[in-house]
Amino acid sequence: MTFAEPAVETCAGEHDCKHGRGGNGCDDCKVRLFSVCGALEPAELDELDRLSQVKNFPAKTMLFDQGALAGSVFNVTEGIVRLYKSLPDGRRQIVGFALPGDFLGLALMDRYGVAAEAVTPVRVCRFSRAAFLTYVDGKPHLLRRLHEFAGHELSLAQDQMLLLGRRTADEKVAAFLLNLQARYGRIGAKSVNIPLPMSRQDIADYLGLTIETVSRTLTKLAREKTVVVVPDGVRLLSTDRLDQLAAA
Amino acid sequence: MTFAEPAVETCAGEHDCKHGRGGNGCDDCKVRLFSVCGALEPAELDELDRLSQVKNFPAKTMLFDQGALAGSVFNVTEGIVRLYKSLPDGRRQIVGFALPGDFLGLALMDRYGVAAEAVTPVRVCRFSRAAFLTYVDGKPHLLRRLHEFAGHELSLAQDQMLLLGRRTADEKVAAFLLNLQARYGRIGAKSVNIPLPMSRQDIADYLGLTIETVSRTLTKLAREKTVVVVPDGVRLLSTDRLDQLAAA
DNA sequence: TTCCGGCATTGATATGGGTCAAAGCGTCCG
DNA sequence: CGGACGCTTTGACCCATATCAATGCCGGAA
Repeated sequence: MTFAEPAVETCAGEHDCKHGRGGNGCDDCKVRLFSVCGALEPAELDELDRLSQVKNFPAKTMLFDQGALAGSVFNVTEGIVRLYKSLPDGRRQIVGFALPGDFLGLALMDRYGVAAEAVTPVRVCRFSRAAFLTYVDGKPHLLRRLHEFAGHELSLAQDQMLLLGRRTADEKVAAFLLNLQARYGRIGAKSVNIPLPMSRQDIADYLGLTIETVSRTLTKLAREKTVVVVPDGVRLLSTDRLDQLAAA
Repeated sequence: MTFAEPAVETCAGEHDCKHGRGGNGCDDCKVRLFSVCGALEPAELDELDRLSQVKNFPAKTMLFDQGALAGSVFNVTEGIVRLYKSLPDGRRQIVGFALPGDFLGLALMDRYGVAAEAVTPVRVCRFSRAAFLTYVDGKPHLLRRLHEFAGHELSLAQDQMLLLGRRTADEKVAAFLLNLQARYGRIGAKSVNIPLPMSRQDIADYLGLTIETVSRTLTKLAREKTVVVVPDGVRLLSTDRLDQLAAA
């Protein structure tokens, strides 16, 4: 068992194009309802559509760097993005993985607080931050929606603090797998097959562990028939056992 | 050297009173300019004032519990509040300390994501969440301000993830002290004398350490003349050395 | 097809910080 | 003034996870 990556079509070899959608703009956007755009009326959506630009990032390329001036905000429509902070000596903490439907730059601050890199090929709707800000100013319900999303992010961040500060390696890995399953489920891929397009190093840097500990923990879970490790992913055999480990 | 706690006057022995301010409501509020209320015009402030209720919480009492229905939102005006999440087996992660000027319930969600307890005697402005929500709906600039605060919170949470996941005990303690110093400074108490009204256990639960490690680390910093440990606080002798340890 | 380079796994060993236990040390109360 | 309680510090020991070091595995290039 392996997991196919979503096909990403670029505009005639460009990573960047003005109207790269299926011709219907936001209308056939698969993530719209899960995303901040879900708050908008058709007419408003048209207007937003005109502000947006579809952009493709190949795997391993950077969308923006920590501390850089925040010129854009993004809505991820395909692929996975890692968001991270680094220390001067190279230690890295991944603070989140953005999936389709996730918004980058929610805080609307003038500098990016984290760096963002494509894990897989990624497609986004890009907005100029200035234009987006202007647009938002006239749409209180959109701001409300953004705030809801920010509140949700904050809540997730607090969960992650609990995980990083107080959970064991086993608990961390179990919680990670269940969490990813739930998130895939929410965007329409309910399954016990969990693609893991990110590297072991990414998982380690997300969970505050080393690559070896992540690997060993997965092997242990596999030995006890809780999961099966497959190329580029994991199949969950006993979510009950994982729940028990994650000790919610 | 010790640190006096701010005097908290209650309304004739009540922990709760409608007009406990100095008679001038928000006008003589010391934290207004640092707080979300800073976005409001005098007239709006009057209106908000009428929605608010001053409330005092003695040290060690709970403002609200994790998962409870969020009936209120709060603005801390005096004292320190710990915000935390717990695991079923009692492990606890403090996700933040709220100081005067901080807003509790920023996310405006219908349930509290964390529990909040007074570390010192605490005074707050309390708002019914429903009333506050209604009020906010007509004030986009207030919502904007709330969103700015939420973005800031999110950024702090991400810093804390880096700290919890990737920093050593020494670095954690150093960063904690510098951080507190900066926050005290921002609310008008610039000094190398850092009051630590929270217990060692609180600090440990904030930094993802044990009480013993926190104690040992402080002793080590004291041995090498980086700090002096005093009852209920710490005096910073070498912020340079701490900066170096915190490895920003 | 083979070689090569980048990940992942596995094993052996080391260590930072946890755990357990015993004093200190204030502060409050009688 | 003395005893006790709660918190902090200190010490001895241990263990979960890090570190160091092979080895394995796969996919792409020649």
